[in-house]
Amino acid sequence: MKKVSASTIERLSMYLHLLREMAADGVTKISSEELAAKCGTSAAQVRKDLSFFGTFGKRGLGYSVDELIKALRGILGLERRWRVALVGAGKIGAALLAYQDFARQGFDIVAVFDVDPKKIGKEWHDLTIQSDDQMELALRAGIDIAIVAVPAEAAQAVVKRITGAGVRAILNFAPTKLNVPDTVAVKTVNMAMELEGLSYALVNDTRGPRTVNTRPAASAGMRDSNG
Amino acid sequence: MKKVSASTIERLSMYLHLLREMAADGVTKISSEELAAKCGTSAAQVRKDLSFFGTFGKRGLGYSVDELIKALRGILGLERRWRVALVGAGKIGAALLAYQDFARQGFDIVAVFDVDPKKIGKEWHDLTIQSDDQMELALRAGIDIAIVAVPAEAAQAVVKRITGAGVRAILNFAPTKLNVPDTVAVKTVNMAMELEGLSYALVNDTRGPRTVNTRPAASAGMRDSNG
DNA sequence: GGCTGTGAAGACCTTCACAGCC
DNA sequence: GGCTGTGAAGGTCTTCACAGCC
Repeated sequence: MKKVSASTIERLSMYLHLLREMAADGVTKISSEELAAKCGTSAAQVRKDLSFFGTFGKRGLGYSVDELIKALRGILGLERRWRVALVGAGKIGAALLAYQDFARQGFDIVAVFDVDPKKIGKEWHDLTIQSDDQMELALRAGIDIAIVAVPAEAAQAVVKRITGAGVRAILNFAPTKLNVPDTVAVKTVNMAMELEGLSYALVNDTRGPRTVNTRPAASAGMRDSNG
Repeated sequence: MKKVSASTIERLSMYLHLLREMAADGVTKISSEELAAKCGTSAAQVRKDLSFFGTFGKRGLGYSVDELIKALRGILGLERRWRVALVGAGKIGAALLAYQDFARQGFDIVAVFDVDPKKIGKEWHDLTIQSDDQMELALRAGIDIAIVAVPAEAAQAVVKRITGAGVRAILNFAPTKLNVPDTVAVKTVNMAMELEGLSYALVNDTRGPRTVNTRPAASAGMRDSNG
């Protein structure tokens, strides 16, 4: 398990979601070819992605859906539940809390912080909004992942406090580049940037087979292929 | 202007955002080295990205901030405004409408659709929620981009109708893979997938310099570097 | 015969390094 | 001297193709 690309991890995540759907439909086995078709990637890619972590299939037979789900959950660290804190009790935070899929997948939002005195202390989606004064203390008390949903101007300062409190994973919704220590993992969701990518695709429409990926290199085939 | 990777486009978008901030601060010129430092990429990468589209700098002097902004806006197709429709008047849609940055960047959400009879006809963030029955007609009347914010189960059917109505760009928030014709560009924002990437980073923490990018290949340095 | 696992080949992306212009 | 623009080199990711097991 040396160096596995971010693209591979994204695809594993995608495989897992599809396998779960298939399991719910009663499917018990699948080939790399079938899984690839559903993901918009290639059979060789599926097998290569899995091969970084072990051997999960049977030659001539394919993969057991249940076993592969179990393996992927192990690889992605989803056999435990993660404690998540939401920083910023705005519209994006509300959307996230309403998006109950999170809890189902193993991510529990257990704390919410805001700087607005009018919000602090209020009940909000089954949680009490806490003052950001208490943030460091609460984060140290067992938060694994922080979701940053504050205005861009405030994001870097908030992130510094979050990493200072020992949190090593951040999901960032602020449209800004964050500087964090090497030991901290950051993923940014930037909707304006995605729209600009669509704008580019529209003005450069070649009207032929093409792929507009949301990601760089490994990007291809990850998010979606529109080919 | 042959084949430009998705990674390059993402970086151009990032350059543009940073340049706008600098322009607002009164900065008038910049070198590839400075821009790269702010984006977490390399000077050579900045110059190579720009070189696909022309020559915008002056040797020995660097780039004019204003001219580069203008050039990037042209490349990304941001010199015009885009008409956007939101499909699904739920929490995610509300967050998007509240996120006024969109309009500022050239994307105007001008229509909202939903299937819920209780919502149809209601005023909502300055828009009237329309029945999805009227969707095709409204989309044909000049919508460039559709934002899909419906449950995963409904997404593929909705997307088929959207593409059938001639829309060629989709921003998808449903956690599912979409099948669309080759002529349609799709970008998917999947928060569950991002969280799973963070989960993987946490369980594989090597405590050394590392980069967790959100994107595949080109991914590196795009979204954010956390090094 | 069917399908996986994997080294090798190929494609793509980034970095290097320097010629060329200011 | 400083910095861009770019061919060439280097690295990474994907695809190919086949050996190996069921």
